[in-house]
Amino acid sequence: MNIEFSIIETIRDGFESEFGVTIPEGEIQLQPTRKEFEGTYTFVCFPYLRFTRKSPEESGKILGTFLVENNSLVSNFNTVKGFLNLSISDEVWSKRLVELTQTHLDWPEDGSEMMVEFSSPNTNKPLHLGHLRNIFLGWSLSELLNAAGKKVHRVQIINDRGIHICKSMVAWDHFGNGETPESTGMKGDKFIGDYYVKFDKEYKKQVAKLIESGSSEEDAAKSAPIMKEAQETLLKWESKDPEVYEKWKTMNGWVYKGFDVTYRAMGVEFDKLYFESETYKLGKEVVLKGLKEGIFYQKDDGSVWVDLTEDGLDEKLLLRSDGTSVYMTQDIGTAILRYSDYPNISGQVYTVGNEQEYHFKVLFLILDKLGYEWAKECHHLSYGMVDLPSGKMKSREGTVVDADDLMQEVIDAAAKQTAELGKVDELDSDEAENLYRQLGLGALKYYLLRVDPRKRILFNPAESVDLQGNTGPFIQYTHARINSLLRKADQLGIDYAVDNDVNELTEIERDLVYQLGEFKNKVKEAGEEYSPSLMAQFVYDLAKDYNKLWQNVIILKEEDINKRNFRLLLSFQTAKTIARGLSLLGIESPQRM
RNA sequence: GGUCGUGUAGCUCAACUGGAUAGAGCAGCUGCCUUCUAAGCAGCAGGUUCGGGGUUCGAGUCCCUGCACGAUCACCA
Repeated sequence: MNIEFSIIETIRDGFESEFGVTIPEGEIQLQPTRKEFEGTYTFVCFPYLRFTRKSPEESGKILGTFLVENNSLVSNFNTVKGFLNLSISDEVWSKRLVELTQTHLDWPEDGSEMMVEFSSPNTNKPLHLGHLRNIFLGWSLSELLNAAGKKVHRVQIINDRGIHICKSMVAWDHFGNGETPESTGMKGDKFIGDYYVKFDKEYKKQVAKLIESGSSEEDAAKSAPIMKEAQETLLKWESKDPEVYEKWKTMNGWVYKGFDVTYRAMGVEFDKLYFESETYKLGKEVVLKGLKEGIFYQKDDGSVWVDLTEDGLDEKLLLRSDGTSVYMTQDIGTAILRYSDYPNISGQVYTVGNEQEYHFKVLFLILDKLGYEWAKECHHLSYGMVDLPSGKMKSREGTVVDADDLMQEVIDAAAKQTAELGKVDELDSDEAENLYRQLGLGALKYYLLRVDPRKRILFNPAESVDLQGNTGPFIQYTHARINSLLRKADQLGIDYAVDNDVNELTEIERDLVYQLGEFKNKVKEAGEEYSPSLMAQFVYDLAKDYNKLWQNVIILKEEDINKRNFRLLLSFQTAKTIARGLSLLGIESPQRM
């Protein structure tokens, strides 16, 4: 039963029979009635006055009368100025609820496939707060697309080659004394990150010394021995020097192990990893082929470029004069490789910060010029930076918020606040630990996802662990609360999953059934708009409205059995919808808290 | 300077793609736990939607213009 569709059809019939005009399908739209008026759906008459040739008020009345007479779903109407507000009968809402409980919350599989890339770290340092927004966004979008009926391939491209990892390698040679993550008990990514910092320190020291002994700043920067060593290491790597290559493999392996721990803590996993060390060569081949075909051009020094001035962009370098690849070259290769790995995907999404908007605009344009039909299916999910109250995160100033640390802090904060509220009674320690984890991560994820991706986030540590108001734990709490109620109903042996004869609902009950029915649309919309924040907003509104019901009516102890059962069923469906909505954000729903 | 994005309550964010009196949370104030979990609910207060023009029955939303903030325009990634 699609109430909205049914009403729209009847409105079209109404125009036909009352005014003799045919309104094309899809032109008529309904909107939710504002709270202060009676009704659920509102039809705005103004745009159609040229057909009705009557006042807005009168047009509404004619259509309203027609609807009540010709559509059994519509029980009543009122018109305010040109707004026709339609009420749906309570029997319909009651049936609608039963129908919802019997319908799957996800869309059926439509056979299409999508690829979503997210995270995509460098291998020289641990993940930080910025990655968290990226990862939560990418994961949530994957879940949303999946719930919308698509098969989703979650991937990341790992920037495992380049000067950055060479720096860590050189520093390890000098200062490592053969120590390893195992021997030190450190997480692999942290271990490597430390050597990256050690490199930088030593480098600065050497530069300072050179300047002191008379070098210019520029010369010093270039000729510092440790930097030269790093560059030599990179060259050795590119020529597959066995010793360097082995060391590179080992050290990257440490980093991946560390990342795995972090991803597991986040509740995130990937279907396939791409490594730049494996894709840059394909990119280079394609560029050389494009050069031959005249899509690109070569300068006197041998460097290869693409001219995008006709498209309103600049000229862009694709291969350096020494023939080595740049970032763009690798990304061309990666994209092509993905489509050959997964020929059935009908689109891919790159979850990458907005500082790279220009890069992706250029990338997609180049792929298009190379003749790849699927170039127009590529989408850059661009998001704003996460800034701290003190300003931007800067590794040099040590203001980078580490992902592991932050997750732990947020879990600790949840534990502390739970204890303060005196809610730790019934749980054993394992259950309690798990609850704190669910709450802490729920708070953090919701905090980062509720904002429109395009907007930058001012990260407020205190707010991110808040459990009250517009937060993840508030929504989780509503879910836990409902489950407590349903457990009691079960204990009493109440079977509420029946078609109850209810003919008198409160405003909030009608509103909740309406909202529950909107869930699937919201899933689709959030996926199409690449915006988990829409789902975050939806579950929050739902939880908020349910609490209104909870606080204002009696449910389990209601004497009218039909009413009681309807409310229990409504509670059941709300809990189910909240849990699914939260899971689409990557957030777990505790059974009790 | 060019391009893209953002600008809404003291603060953090919404606003169903042009609809009715712009909504939530936090912070502040007032009430409500011997009825199912008060991590809650009810209420008060808080707005020139950055400024200025325009389009129309109607503009936070669309167009023009100015301002502020951010990103970007590398033989970096």
